Amino acid sequence: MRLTSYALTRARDEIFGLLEAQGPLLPYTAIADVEDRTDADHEPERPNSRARLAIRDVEDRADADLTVPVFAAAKAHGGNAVALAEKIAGSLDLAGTRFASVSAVKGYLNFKLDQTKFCSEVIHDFSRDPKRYGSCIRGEGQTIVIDYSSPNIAKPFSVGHLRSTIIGQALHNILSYLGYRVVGDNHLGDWGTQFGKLLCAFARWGSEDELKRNPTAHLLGLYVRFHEEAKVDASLELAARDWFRRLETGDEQTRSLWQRFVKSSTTEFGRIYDLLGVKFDSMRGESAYEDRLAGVIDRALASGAARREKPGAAMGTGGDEVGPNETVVIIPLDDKGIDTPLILQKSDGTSLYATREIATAEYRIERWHPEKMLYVVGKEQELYFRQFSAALAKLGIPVPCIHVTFGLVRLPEGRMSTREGRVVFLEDVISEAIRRAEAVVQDRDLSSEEKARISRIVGIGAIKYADLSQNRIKEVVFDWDRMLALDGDSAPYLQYAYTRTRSILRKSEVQSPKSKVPSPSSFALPEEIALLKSIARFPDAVVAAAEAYEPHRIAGRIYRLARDFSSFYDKAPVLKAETPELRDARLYLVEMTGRVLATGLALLGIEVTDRM
RNA sequence: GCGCCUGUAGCUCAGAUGGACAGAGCAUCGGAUUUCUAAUCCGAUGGUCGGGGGUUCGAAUCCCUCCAGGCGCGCCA
Repeated sequence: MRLTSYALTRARDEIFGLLEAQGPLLPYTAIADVEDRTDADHEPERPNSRARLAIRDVEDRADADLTVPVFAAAKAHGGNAVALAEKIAGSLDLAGTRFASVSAVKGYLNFKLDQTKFCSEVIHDFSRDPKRYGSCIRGEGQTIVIDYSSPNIAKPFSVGHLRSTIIGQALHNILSYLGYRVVGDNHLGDWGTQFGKLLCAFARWGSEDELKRNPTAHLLGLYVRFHEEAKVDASLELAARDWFRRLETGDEQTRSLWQRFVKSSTTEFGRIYDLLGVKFDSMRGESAYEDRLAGVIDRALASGAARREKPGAAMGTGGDEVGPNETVVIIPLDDKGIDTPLILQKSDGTSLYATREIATAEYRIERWHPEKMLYVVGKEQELYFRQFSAALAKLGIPVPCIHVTFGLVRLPEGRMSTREGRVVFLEDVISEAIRRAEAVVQDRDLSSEEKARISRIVGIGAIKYADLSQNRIKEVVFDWDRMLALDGDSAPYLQYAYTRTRSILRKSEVQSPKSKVPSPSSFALPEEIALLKSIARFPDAVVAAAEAYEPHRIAGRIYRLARDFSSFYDKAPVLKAETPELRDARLYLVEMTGRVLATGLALLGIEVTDRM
């Protein structure tokens, strides 16, 4: 595979080569000897051994840029690591390499890069294609479908929907940057029993006027009321099921009412997506797969993957609504180590989420032929996705489905609950974020349009970054101040660093037309070198984020970059550098920093602005 | 009851494939602006990495166990 390579990767390769040339007494061989014994594979040895040879990037250490611990090798030879490291360090010839020195320290081989060569490499990597620095072609020729956002449109868009939406969008951006063809599919929840509830509630308590005037609030009110009344009137649940049955069997009046619910919600969601800058390549409701459902069930039964059986437990609340002849269709999964079967058809003949999800997967495969499908869906559905994956396998659908999970957003007082009206609306959060950003930008010497634009970019950036900068697996307790922080480790901090780069470059253009590729030997300050190293580490972060489906790896990397830049900014005058050469060199550094910050933020779906 | 996830500084979090003294932000305290935007920078205080065992030359990271919190467990999505 042709991979775009970057300075640090090449440096690791060179260390590997140096050690390999030393002969058999070396770490990589030793590690391979020790660990390959259990492996039956006879794959090419080099990549294998190489993967096991830890060549680590070292941060914040004066005596090393890259290090190789030789403990495992020493052990394999019955020797001692300190002595082995010294022996190797003494016999390595670094002439002509990109390393200035190697030293043995307590069992580690510490390599120092030749600063000038390293700077020159990083600059070269960057100047090759400044706008695409950090990209590569590892995904070329492969398609990935990402299912993200996928809100339930019977309910208002709450902060709970935010995570799937922005994590999914970030993954879309990141994977695209690595050359994959990515299809973002918003699988709108516009079908199912919940709509039965809504239709039922509207028939009883709904108002045409309200639906026109304030659709979301009205629907939410009906939804909440339904659940309140259902607590004392058990027949409501059954009525709702019947409404859904009428919907699914094509009752015309029911359909047209449902149509209006859907329309009013999607209009509103569209507005939020615009605000957030979130885009999809495909946006289809669950209802779009309706005509495939019967086929899914038939084929599942025909293949033997599924079977009909008597319902195990009575549905609803009464207990005897299930007629003696009624059956459910299930896919048993005990053979896959999952006790609970997946139900494809209810005893009243209607479909379930899973049925529609299988139909959706089939559609996606037919239409886009993906190598894999990602589902950015909350952790509470983990069991369901294990069932779903296992079911697809039994149905002979070979495309892997990866559940990209994330933790729930909770309120300090507990779980959010639409049906109890305990939700925080995303739109309120966005408004508040923008309001707080406005307060800061208020006394800037900028036009009011400019201030409004900046506030929007900063406020929304803060919301997104608060989420994307932490591990998605952890649950989040919603907190206004935390989500909307404008200082410290936050989007505005990164955006601000970016504006500083723009400001310098803007002013420099008055005096000289553009920054030239500098002579790397100009750099001497530790802050300059630290900044270059920070830039050099960016490409690895993008790959790590893509491999683990974890955008926060990029967030962490560019936050470090912004900090390194801020320190540099404080210590190293650019426009008033001591010599013109130094000025040009620093200008280029500023240019690189700004670009990488903007690129990293863009991958997270966060915009930048020239002034703040 | 069973299964999955989480537990790192007062608070919120980084620490991928085990590696050299566990790092940030916020908060607190003290400094920095005739110089490219102070939404900034520099410094200080602050940690039995939930507890206990184990594996290893080496464990926040792997294994066991206990504790705490969250989520889930056939006709909701």
